[in-house]
Amino acid sequence: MSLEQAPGLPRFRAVERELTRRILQREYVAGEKLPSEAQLVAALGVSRQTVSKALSELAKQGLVSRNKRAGTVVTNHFHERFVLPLYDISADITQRGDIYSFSLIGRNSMRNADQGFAWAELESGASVLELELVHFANAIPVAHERRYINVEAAPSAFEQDFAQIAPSTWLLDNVPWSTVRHRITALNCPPTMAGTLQVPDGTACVVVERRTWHLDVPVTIARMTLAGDRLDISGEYSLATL
Amino acid sequence: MSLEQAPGLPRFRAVERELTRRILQREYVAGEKLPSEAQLVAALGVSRQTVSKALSELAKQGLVSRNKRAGTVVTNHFHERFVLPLYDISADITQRGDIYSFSLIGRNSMRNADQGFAWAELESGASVLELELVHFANAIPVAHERRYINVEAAPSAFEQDFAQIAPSTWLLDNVPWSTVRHRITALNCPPTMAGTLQVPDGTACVVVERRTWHLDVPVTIARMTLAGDRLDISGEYSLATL
DNA sequence: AAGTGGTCTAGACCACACG
DNA sequence: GTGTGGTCTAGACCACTTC
Repeated sequence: MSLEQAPGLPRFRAVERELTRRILQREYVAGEKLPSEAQLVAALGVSRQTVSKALSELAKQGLVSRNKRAGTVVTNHFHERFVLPLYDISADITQRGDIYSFSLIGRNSMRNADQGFAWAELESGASVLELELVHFANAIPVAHERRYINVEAAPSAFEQDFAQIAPSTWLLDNVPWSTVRHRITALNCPPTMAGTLQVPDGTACVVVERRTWHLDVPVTIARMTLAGDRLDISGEYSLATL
Repeated sequence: MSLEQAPGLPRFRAVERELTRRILQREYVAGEKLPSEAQLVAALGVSRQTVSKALSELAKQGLVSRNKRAGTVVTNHFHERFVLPLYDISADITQRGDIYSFSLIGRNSMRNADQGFAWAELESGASVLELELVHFANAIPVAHERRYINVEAAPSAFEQDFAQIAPSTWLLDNVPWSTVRHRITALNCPPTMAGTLQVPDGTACVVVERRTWHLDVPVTIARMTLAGDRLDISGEYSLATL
């Protein structure tokens, strides 16, 4: 019932680890009540704040659910909270040890709701900058990006040529935002894009669409098409190490 | 410089909100130092713990980076931490107001590394239970699932017929785990599966593969193929409301 | 009514990193 | 050296929920 204290490990982490261990090893099973904070304080010899911080951490991970009077209860469906890291293509490529580059292949000033494109959250006729890019890993095309920028939200975008700095990078450094929404779908690669990406027509590709707002003002839409099996999205999640 | 105190809003949330507001509205710009904890304590009239909790929260969101001696600095690339909610098909379908159901269409006891399937992390010859399912929304097939279960990690899986309880649900309730890894790819739907899912051959489908471990013991692999445009994966992330 | 978690404070010691 | 964040403690008040 004592606390294993590794050097350099904060006490609340030690508490968290101990409780995680007990849950994973089924000393506490789903639906069962954990000891109350007061009991843990007495049993582990730490302050209530320390216990509380550890328990809150477990609750944030979804391992337990905390309820007044009823106490802290072991959950049995904490997977619902799991998350995948957001896809960042240049970081991903660089991290794999490949050389990242990109090329701007299209640039177009337009008005919203023209040319077959309509940005629902933006009023018709609003000034929109459309960009088209290809991303490379070791000079091999791995993704196609079509991006729309709300010029009102980022006026200086007009002055950028996006030859050296990728739009995603530039936007990040120059335009604030507060909300982002993602959608992942699959697409049979149409002929033009297939040529650009150098894959056969109809190849199944993952499409990641990202829409960004700043305080209710739409900022940008990026639609990223990943070239078949040359790229994928992956992520790992682990509970506290035992 | 004072703190707007809404009723029922914890102070550390108020601090967090105030600092988020300043960052989003560029009162502090990327790279700039925030006031130190001590300064915020004096300026806002709250204790250091409260300020610290708020700042830690911002750091967890990636809005700021905290460094000893150098202080707390506004980040300009907090998007890297963004996450998508993990895909849970039955919850997703139910949440949309559709009726979820599933059907077990295949069951097979096998040995690892037989029949063209090899589970790299598991030794050859280990006993594996293979299941094949279809998931429906309003009786329309929306996903195909192929699942492998390491029988050693879940011996009682043999006794389950998985007619009423979906394998994912059963595993969740009966087998502990500590690590999960995901991979999202796209696939041109092969003929057999296309028939099952009632989509044309070659339709681009999103594939979500999920591998689960418990303390270094592989538990299960689930490969979920989403039927073309009938399902997608989406998620939203917002910073603290202003 | 009483147990439980949620929050807050004041004060303290420490490790770290920059000057 | 010294400012900074990281952590810990003891004690307190409160709101909520179930007993």
